[in-house]
Amino acid sequence: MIEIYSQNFDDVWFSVACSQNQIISTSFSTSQQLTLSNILENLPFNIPFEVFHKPSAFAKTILSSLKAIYDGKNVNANFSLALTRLPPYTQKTLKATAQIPIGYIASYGAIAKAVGGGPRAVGNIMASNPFAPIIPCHRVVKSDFSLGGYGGGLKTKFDLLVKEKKGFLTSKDIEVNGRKLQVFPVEYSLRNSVAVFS
DNA sequence: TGCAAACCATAAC
DNA sequence: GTTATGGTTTGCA
Repeated sequence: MIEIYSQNFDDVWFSVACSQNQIISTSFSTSQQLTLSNILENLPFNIPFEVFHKPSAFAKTILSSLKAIYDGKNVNANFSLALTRLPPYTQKTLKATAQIPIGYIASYGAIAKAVGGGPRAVGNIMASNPFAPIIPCHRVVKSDFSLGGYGGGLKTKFDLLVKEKKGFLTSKDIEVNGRKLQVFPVEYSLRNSVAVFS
């Protein structure tokens, strides 16, 4: 049985689908209906589910972590995510994305080079990330540092990155999948978007 | 800048 | 099997 919970913090809705202390999917949006339909799209079709109005203890910790991440806080969310039902390449790409530290961004192409495959394939996987914002697909941008796209709208992506600003000055390499992945300070990306979104 | 062509894993037929 | 679809990238005018 998959359990679905939904909670509002400061006018933003956060939802989670979980089963036996494993997270199947998470989502957030200003509309509760939207988060729920996002979640439902990611459910395995052959398992029954139920939507609950009172969060379980487990759900409470997840939902408040989602809110903390949304607020730009550095949460070490070591929840167990149900990745195995996803295609192997998708798993690999999501895991790589999860390693981008807060305050930094990486490009679709750079991730593609680290995990193998091409930039557009990576973009497609970001677009269908079942674990937003736990897996920080908002930290993935175009190679010219412009924002790229975002399921919840570009303004949301911009706001998230603003909240994650750490004042880092230079790029650095992190190790992903045994290969190097270059990440850049979020500021690189915000510079050119500020005029549009603020 | 702007456009065309290459790119590549998935999902949908 | 095959085709269509992008949250892309690169090169070239």
